[in-house]
Amino acid sequence: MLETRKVHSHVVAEELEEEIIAGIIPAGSRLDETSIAERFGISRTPVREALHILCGRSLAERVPYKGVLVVQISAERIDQMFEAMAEMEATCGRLSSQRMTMSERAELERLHQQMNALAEAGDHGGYDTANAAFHELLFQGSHNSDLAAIAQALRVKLAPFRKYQLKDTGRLKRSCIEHQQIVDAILDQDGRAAETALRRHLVSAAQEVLIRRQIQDSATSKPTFSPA
Amino acid sequence: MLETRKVHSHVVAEELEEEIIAGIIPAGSRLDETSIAERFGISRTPVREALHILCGRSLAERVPYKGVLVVQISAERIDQMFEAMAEMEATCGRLSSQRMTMSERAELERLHQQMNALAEAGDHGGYDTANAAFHELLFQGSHNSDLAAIAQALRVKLAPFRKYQLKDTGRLKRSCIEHQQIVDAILDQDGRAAETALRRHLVSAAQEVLIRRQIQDSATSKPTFSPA
DNA sequence: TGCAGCTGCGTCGTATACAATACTCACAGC
DNA sequence: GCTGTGAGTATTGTATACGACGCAGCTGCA
Repeated sequence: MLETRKVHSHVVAEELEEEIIAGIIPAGSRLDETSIAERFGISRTPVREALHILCGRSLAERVPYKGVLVVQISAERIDQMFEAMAEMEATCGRLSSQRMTMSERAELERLHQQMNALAEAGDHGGYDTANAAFHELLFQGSHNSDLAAIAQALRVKLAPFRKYQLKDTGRLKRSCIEHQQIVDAILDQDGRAAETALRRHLVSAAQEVLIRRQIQDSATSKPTFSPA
Repeated sequence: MLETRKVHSHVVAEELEEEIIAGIIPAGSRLDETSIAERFGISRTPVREALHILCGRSLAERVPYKGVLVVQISAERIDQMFEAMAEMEATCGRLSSQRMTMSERAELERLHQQMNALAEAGDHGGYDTANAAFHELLFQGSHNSDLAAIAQALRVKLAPFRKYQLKDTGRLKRSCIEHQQIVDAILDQDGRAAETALRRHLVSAAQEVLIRRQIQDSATSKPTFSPA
């Protein structure tokens, strides 16, 4: 995580990534090199680099002589992504329960307790940040950089859809209860329990997001983005 | 899988990828834009695009104002990749056992029988090709495109190391026996058995490759590539 | 002798110009 | 009225030039 901010292409890539994740740039839309270049006040060259970076992160796809398209993700696909995420987290959790160092376990519990407090306070922003750290620690705890990287990449890809999550205290409380089971399983070195707890945790999160999306979709009655 | 061969950057990216996978370009070495451009008789621009593609596939890393380095993959890292592969295949296998359509199951068994014949004939090339199809079918059978894509990508990344596999009939026979258990479990819709069989199958394959590598490494006594 | 700063060189990052390709739309022929 | 073909336009891919940065080696001073 070196600071490489001075490089235009990275700045543009991060900015665009955030906008895609935030939904400001809708899925399926085309990323026009010229207009992006004009918007950032730079030439097309660094923009092209940025677009390549996005493609590398599977947030967009490049079609030769046609352009770069923000990946189109159907509701069914989101469902699949959550399932994949659940499986990855379950696997990482099982391995973590067996392999985490004492300091990692301590950090996990510390984070969990901090999140309990944040949930109690109703601090959604703080909670979500801590939550990201919680799950990343879980990935790292597997002590398998490939699994961790895959899980993290999936989490990023799912980020755009998490924003549909409810902003009520109930969600945080439920999340905390589920996290408790996860933490317990890991501290007890019970791989199977960790796996089960994580799978349930992700399934419930997915359900929430998917249901939320259905509500929003039917409300705005979005006519399935104009093809091309 | 559209043909995009006419684009220089893709041609260069594929060529470089093959050379990295084949070990012609050693891990840790720097990919100089100018020399690569000269070698292919093109300008630096498409070379840069190619290098971005390689970075996107995690085959290289870019350091601003310093260059692109071919990722260093240690023996420990290979071990981790095999473990990740095992977990992915186990997961896909479990899902496949529950979700495969009748035609998919039929195709799986057909492939397996064909591979038995190839193993009997000692046709390593044919066997490895069929084997790739076998495992890809397993991924597809999970009916989760994300899991399938992740598993497939991992398989590609591991490809460089499979070439160390022994070329004896014993390996094919052992593989067939293990495949038999996988096929049985899936046809019986026994998720747990499929998971277990696949994990064992991958672990044994990994062991073989890793042992093989140790032999080769000690023979050539490679002095852990010069750092930067 | 040792080191701090400078300088020159190599490489990367960016800007701009040009070539190649795909899409649009109008028009001719049926 | 419909379809196929063609030129025109817009956008991407590539080449080249130039500025920015990192590094190595040298010089000058303490």
